[in-house]
Amino acid sequence: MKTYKQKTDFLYIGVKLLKWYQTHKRDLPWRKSINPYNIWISEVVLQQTQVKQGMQHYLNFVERFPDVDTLANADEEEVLLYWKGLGYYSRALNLHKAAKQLVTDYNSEFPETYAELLKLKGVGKYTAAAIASISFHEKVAAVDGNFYRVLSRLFADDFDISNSRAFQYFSELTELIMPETDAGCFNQAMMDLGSEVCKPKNPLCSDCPLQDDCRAFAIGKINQFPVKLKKTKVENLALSYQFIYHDDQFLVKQRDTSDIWKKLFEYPKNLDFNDIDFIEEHEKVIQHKLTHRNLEISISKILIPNKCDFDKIKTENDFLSFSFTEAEQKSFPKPLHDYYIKYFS
DNA sequence: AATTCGGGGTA
DNA sequence: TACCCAGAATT
Repeated sequence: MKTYKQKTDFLYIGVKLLKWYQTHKRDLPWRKSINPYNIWISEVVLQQTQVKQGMQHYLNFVERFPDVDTLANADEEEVLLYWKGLGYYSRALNLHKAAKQLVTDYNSEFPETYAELLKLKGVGKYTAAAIASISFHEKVAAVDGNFYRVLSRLFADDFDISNSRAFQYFSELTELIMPETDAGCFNQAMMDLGSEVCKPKNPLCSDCPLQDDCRAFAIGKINQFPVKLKKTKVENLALSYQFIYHDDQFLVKQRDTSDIWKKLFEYPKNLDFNDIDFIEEHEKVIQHKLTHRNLEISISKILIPNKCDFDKIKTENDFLSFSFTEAEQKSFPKPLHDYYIKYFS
């Protein structure tokens, strides 16, 4: 680590940040209480996800699953349904597993310490710290991407944030400014500052409560921090699907837990028809960009005129079949993830 | 210690 | 386009 002065020399910065937070904190639904369940769900929704994107999913999720027991007792497929379109689907699977853990091992009550919260599936160092500090007032820093950015600018520190030791490094830097009390507010203040003021591009330094303390601002090199050396790599992937339908039904298949879209549903691939009568109507090609992949998805649209043949396909291949609504049928094809899970009354 | 998990927003 | 986001599990 670079050489810094004594810890006490920087503590006033954290105090100043807390003061700023009192009047500038965002009005967010999960800040209306410190109920650990709601804090937990919000923190998981917001992993690698911006507030604007995760907001509606959070609201829908806690409305349908308002507490640990409701979530634990729900079907996995329905939990996934409420996560549809949000990405990083292991988050939903782990939420469900952790809810079951809480019911079985903790009598449906949240453990109240950082160390114990870490044992829950899908709860890592950041999320455990967020819950412990916000809901249980434990003094532990919830170090995330906002901390990396704010601290690297504040101290004009060029430590590579893509380095696997970055978490440890910026955790130690946090100690320099973190007040003894109000850890939950401090953590959320760092998030709000990073999100609303100390933004990745074009930070609003004129609105920043820490402008006078910011080393990067002082030397006019705000845009050089944080330093990130590793670049994102993208690969191309081709998927070939068959949209096989009859009347108001079509075939989908559940993916496994490997690779992308864990346990979500997709059209069948490479299905062998043998003696079954069918009509191939047309083929549609969709370009779909993911963070780490560029997908080219080709979909053959196939009508099975004979209901018996359709049932035969289902049976022989053990596919799940869902009905779809007329509106969804008319809008075909849409982006693929819209078709994964179907529920109809 | 490095890679792999999504999808929306931003410049 | 490339990069970012209230990261965690897996390899």
